Amino acid sequence: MELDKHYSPQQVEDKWYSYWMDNGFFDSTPDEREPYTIVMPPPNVTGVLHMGHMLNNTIQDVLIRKARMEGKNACWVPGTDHASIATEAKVVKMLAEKGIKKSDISRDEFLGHAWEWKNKYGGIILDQLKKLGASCDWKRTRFTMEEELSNAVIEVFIKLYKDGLIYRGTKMVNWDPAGKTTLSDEEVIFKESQSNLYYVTYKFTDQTKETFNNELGGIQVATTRPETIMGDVAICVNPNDERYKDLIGKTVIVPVVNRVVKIISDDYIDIAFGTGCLKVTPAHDENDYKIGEKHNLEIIDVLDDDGRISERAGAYVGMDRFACRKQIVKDLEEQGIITKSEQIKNTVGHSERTDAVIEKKISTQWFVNMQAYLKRYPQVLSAVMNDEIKFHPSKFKNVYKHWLDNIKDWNISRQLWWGQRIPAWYDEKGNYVVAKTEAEAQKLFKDNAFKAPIVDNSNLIERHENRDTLNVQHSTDDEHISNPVNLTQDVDVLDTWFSSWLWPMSVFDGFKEGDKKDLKYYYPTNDLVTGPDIIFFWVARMVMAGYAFNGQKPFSNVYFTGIVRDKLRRKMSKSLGNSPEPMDLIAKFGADGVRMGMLLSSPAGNDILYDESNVEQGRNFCNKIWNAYRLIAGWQIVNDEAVTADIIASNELANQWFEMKYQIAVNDILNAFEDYKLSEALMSIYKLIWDDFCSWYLEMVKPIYGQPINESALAQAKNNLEKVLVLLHPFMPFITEELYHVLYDGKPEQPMILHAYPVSKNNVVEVDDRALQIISEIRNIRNSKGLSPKIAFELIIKTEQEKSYKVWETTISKLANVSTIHYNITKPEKCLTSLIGTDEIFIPFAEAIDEAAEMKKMQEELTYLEGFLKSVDVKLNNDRFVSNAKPDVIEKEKQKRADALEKIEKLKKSLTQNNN
RNA sequence: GGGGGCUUAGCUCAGCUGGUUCAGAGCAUCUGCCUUACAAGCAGAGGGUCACUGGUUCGAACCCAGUAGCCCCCA
Repeated sequence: MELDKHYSPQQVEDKWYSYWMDNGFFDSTPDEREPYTIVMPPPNVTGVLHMGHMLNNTIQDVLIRKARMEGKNACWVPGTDHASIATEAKVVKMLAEKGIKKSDISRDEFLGHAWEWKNKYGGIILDQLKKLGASCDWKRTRFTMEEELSNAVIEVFIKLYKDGLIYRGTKMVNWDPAGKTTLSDEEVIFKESQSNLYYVTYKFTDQTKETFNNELGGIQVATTRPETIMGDVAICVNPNDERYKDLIGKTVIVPVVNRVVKIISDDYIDIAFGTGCLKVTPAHDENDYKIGEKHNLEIIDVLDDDGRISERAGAYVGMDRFACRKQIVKDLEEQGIITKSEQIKNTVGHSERTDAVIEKKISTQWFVNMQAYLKRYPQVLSAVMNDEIKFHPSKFKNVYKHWLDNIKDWNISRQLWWGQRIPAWYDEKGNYVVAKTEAEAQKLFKDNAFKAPIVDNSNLIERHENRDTLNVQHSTDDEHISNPVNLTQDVDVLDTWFSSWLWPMSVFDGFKEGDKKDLKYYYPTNDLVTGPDIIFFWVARMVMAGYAFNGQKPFSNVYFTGIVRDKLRRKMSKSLGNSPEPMDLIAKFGADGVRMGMLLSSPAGNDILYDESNVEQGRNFCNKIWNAYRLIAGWQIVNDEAVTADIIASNELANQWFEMKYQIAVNDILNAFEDYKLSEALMSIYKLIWDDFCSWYLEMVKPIYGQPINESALAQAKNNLEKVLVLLHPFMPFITEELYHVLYDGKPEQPMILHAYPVSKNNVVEVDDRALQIISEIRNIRNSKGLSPKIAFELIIKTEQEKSYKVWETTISKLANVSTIHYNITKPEKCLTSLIGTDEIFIPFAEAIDEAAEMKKMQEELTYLEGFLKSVDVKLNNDRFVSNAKPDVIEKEKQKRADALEKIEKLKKSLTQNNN
């Protein structure tokens, strides 16, 4: 059968994926073997595969396939995340396109649409992973919002509440006016931006001469947020600021609303920033809020849910916050109240999901008390610091520690519908309990085990339309309710990460009643592969959950991938159009090629600069292997008796030589795996296959054109191909499975996916291969002299180690086109010379000899060697070196000296001979 | 503002506790080859003051200090 010159992945990949699936090779159930477990970071349920997923899942697949081949019970659990805010935003958008407003439909109707959407698009991303070759146990596919997993979330909420680690409270939170929900601190992305700093004058109420110390008739405040002026309740200066000392206690008029406020003082104020005066707006700034608390100031929230100016502002009502900013600036400039502005750089918080500018707001929400949590579970920090949980690369340990050291309470309630609804129940007065069901809640109320309503001192109107159903009356009295009638469940849902942090346990039914067989077997998992961008969102929180709910770490190793960027180091993004479509790439280059392309340039923790040339390299590599097979498959076979003893011996030697190279590579590869340096492991395999196997070994055993190969050599060649395919399989599963099958006529002992992975060996059998340098040297000579490889050379070797070369004669003749080889005969008058180590070779080929050039070459080498000898001598003559350096270092230096001396002597001899 | 990291060949990166002729790899480049497995290939070659300055040491890409530039995280 004639095989195509080029490998076609398209014809092969689907076939083998189905084969693996049909035979259940990806499936795992607990047994007596050692488990090896990875849980996939669940992608957003409605997401599509991007290059980041490709990299991340390729790495996981490499790890899981290797473990499977090592005989472990490998289990890779896939799944998707309900991604509360992202999915809800998508569904809202989809409904809007149909002309349906979220506010016009009920919660249940909305959720109906959302589930429909999820069922329609939810599986796409996982199907795409199959094209990549991901060997997940698909039977275990989970979804963070399925019933079991949602139950787990509720259980955990209740437990933490009972333990006093979850509380309801009124605090300053992050508000996303586009998503109309609060966000945790981690969901706020700070971006540097150019902002205008406006200088606003607040006129003194008392316009007498003593106060009137400038022509403005007031105090000047610098602010980037003039639209919040209506919420100003004080002006604050530093008590040590000489400029304003006398003004403390005086009153000024807030522009626009003409409110009279005091000038107060606080150490917090930075004298150097702006004018040194701060307008205090406790409703919209963390620090202002603190000052407000300290000085007992009123809180006036001037913004609505969607970022418009609220009724309470008393002016510009209904105007968008940014439009209002422009308008106020314009109006106040006209009034001479804003007299100047300047450009400054500051950082502005944006929503991770909607990219809207975040507003700080006072709100009553649910929180996890992180300080208390970490106090109760100190292993969260210590396990990472003492490498019980290992980070790769380890530099992320510092990042992790720094975050934990500065951790704040975690706001877990979201004003959304898509997610796990908070299991808190309120009576008509706002008293509340936390319970799994309404019945349990009723019982708690009956037992008077409820908490009094949170008194919201922010004077905020409850502003979420979906909150209206609550009809909460804030009251401070302690009146007990003995017969609650109407209980209402909290309308908010929990932060998505409040479910994802349970993932490694919940996918193994860790919160389900029963024997917990799977959890006991698979948990803690082995490796987690994820991006450093979710180290806080997810990695840290899984560690927290692990210790709190199971008393164990969730995983032993965390492999942080980098971010996939284009070759100009820009992030991949739709708007830039610099992100290739993964499915197109696979169609064009094959999954194996793409996998290799992604892995070649991505050491752990480093960003990977995607360039199509990497993927091309992957494809080319497939082709190279394919052709190696094609060569072997095309040979005619004869009995060993039918070929000469020389050929048998030569092939045997080639096999031993390759065995040595192979074993060295295996050791390197396993070491690289040990350190999670997958790109290094792959590079070692690449070089083993391309250089050692194809360029050397196959060329050594390849029969002369038209000649057959002896059967033992063929068997060895096939075996060697098998060995390198095995090494490669975790990285390039499809082509290796394909070739392994065709290599053994479709009937290999077992499929490649289950083939045993090699182990390292301490004693690698050395094969003396110095003779191979002759081949390179002769090729080099031909190249530099412009001599065709078709011209056969005679070769003279001057050596005391004749045997080292003799065994390789057949190979040297074949690969360097040498006709005859002589040893230690008198050097002919005109010949090319070279040093191989301390041995010399001569090629009598008079026509090509440029004597002057030969002399020059030798002279240059001699000069170098003499310089080298000198530097070695300096070391060896230095008493301090001899007395301080380790003995083996000194020994090596002595050896270098001896070698150099020998070479110099030989060169000198050649030079004088040539001169004669 | 606080913390972490980086700077080695044209590009992307290795280089362990200082010591092998230690300055490496892949890609790219250049030269010669359509040599009967592969031109998606073969055989070769040329590229670097290891950011800069100083120190420690018999010996520094590696340790220390400072300088410059870049990146990330946090507030």
